[in-house]
Amino acid sequence: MTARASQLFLPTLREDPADAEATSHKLLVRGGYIRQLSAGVFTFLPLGWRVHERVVQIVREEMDAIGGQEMLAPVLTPAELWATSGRDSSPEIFRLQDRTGRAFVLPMTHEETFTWHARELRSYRELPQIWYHFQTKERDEPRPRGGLLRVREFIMKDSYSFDRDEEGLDRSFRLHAGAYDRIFERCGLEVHAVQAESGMMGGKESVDYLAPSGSGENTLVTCERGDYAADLEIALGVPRAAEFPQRLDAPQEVATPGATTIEALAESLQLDPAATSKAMPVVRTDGTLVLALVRGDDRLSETKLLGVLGTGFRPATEEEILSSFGAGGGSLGPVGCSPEVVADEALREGQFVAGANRDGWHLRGVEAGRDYDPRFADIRESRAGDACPRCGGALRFGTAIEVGHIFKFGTRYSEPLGATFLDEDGSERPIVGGSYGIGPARTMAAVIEQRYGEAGMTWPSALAPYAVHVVALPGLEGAAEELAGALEAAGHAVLLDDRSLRAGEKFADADLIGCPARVIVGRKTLEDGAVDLIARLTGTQERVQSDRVVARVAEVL
RNA sequence: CGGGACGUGGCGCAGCCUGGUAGCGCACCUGCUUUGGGAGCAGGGGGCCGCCGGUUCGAAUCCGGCCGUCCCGACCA
Repeated sequence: MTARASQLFLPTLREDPADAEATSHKLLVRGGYIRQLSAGVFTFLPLGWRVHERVVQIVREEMDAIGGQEMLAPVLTPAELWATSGRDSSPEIFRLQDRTGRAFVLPMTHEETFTWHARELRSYRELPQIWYHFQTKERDEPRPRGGLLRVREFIMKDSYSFDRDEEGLDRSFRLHAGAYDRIFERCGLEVHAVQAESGMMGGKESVDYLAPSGSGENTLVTCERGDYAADLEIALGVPRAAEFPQRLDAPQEVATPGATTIEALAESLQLDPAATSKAMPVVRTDGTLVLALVRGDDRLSETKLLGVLGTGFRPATEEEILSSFGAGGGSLGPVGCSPEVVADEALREGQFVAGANRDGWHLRGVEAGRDYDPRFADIRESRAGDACPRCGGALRFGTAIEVGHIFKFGTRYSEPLGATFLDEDGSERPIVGGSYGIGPARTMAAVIEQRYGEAGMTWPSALAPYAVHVVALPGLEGAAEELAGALEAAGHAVLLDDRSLRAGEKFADADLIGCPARVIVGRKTLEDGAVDLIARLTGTQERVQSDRVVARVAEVL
């Protein structure tokens, strides 16, 4: 098909919108792909919707290829369904009532709904099933940001697998993992599949698909040699070795007046900060105090500590610290303290300087096992300078955006909702499920984040709104139209810029919009029976005889 | 929810400090010229200055409240 720019709603902007920060946000707005209606709520304009639907179609094809069955579940969802699963307390869900006061939610995922339908699966003979849909999701984000990167309303492909047992679930899970690899590959997007938290609602295995990008919410940790990738929240870096001073047979008090920070402490004792320890007192939801201990140069990972403690926690208050330790926040240590001590693995070997639980004093030569008896766990946040846990290579850190997430929820939803089936032996069992999400809009934003040029986007052919952008220079609309027709006949989606604008404006718009092939029909070359062809992906420009354009375009796409 | 900033024609901004009824660039409309990288000249249209209240003879400007938007943080199936 051919779209005429003169009739298309394609409002391009010369300048960056004032409220955009992320590159993808700026370019999508400037290029006339999207417009914001409210914080985190966007309209897809004709170009943006075309790209979105191209991502959708790729996802659809790959889902169908693993046996997925497309359907459509509603947005409006009775709140009691969510009450049954216990998720109705989530602060993120939008709630509303109908005129009679009946409560509904606008959900951000559809585990409940699909599992509810899965109750119609009665026999093991009907399993496994993979169901999916593309549906609008609502999420009362406390803070939308970055254009399409984090929004309050978005379309998501979510699929749900239903199996008779863990083995089957594992098969469905791996089918999805394969499909996701192919989807992102086809979209030209670099992603890393990393182990993830499955969250409070989750089950066991959980994999995030993180796409490196200039803006994002996640920090992706990768090994320079490519054998390790993880989300920072759970990344296992190997910290550098500390330089320890002379070994001591017993802890020794040392006056450290005013040294309440690691920097000040290391400075005043002329020590490697890595040879000190840092104590963070926290209070669990049940009220018990725990002392989390990490190496002086490390940061405590709250996510990891949460996993270790198994309950929520908050930092202890000044008063709680004083009454339990008899000293202020900067002088705490594990020796002789009453709360349980959870120490990071990095503190297992060696002698560290620790707070003496006495303001203005520290202890030298504190040794785990000898001077205090901690519970060891990995609770440090990985950081620059760490080595890869697999091969020892250097770790790299970069921002990334989560474009997909797959996880096994097991019987988390089938049990409360009563989705059971009769197995071969006649026993009634809960269906074993998995949940698999992918955000097409995030995917398109991530693609832009990964590949843009000075003047605009550079779409891969698989996602471009149009394959060929035919620029008609003034007076040559007829010739351009003819060429557009030929390209269309060859099966290409064509954008014909037939507007009566100056060449420079058309070129600038074409740069912005970023179609993979551009053909310029102008007097200069047409006299020689030729046009100029620019292949956006390679940036090359060539002069092509008119009768060979169609063939040549096919080659550069 | 904490911290910071902003809100003035469609877009990007100035004016606010030091009150006197609004301006610039781009875009838009008409005409002429121009036409391979965001043209020139001439003429023209368009703004409850986010909203409400207060101070004042007089408020875009000062004060208070609210709303909206963005950034950092908290939060995040």
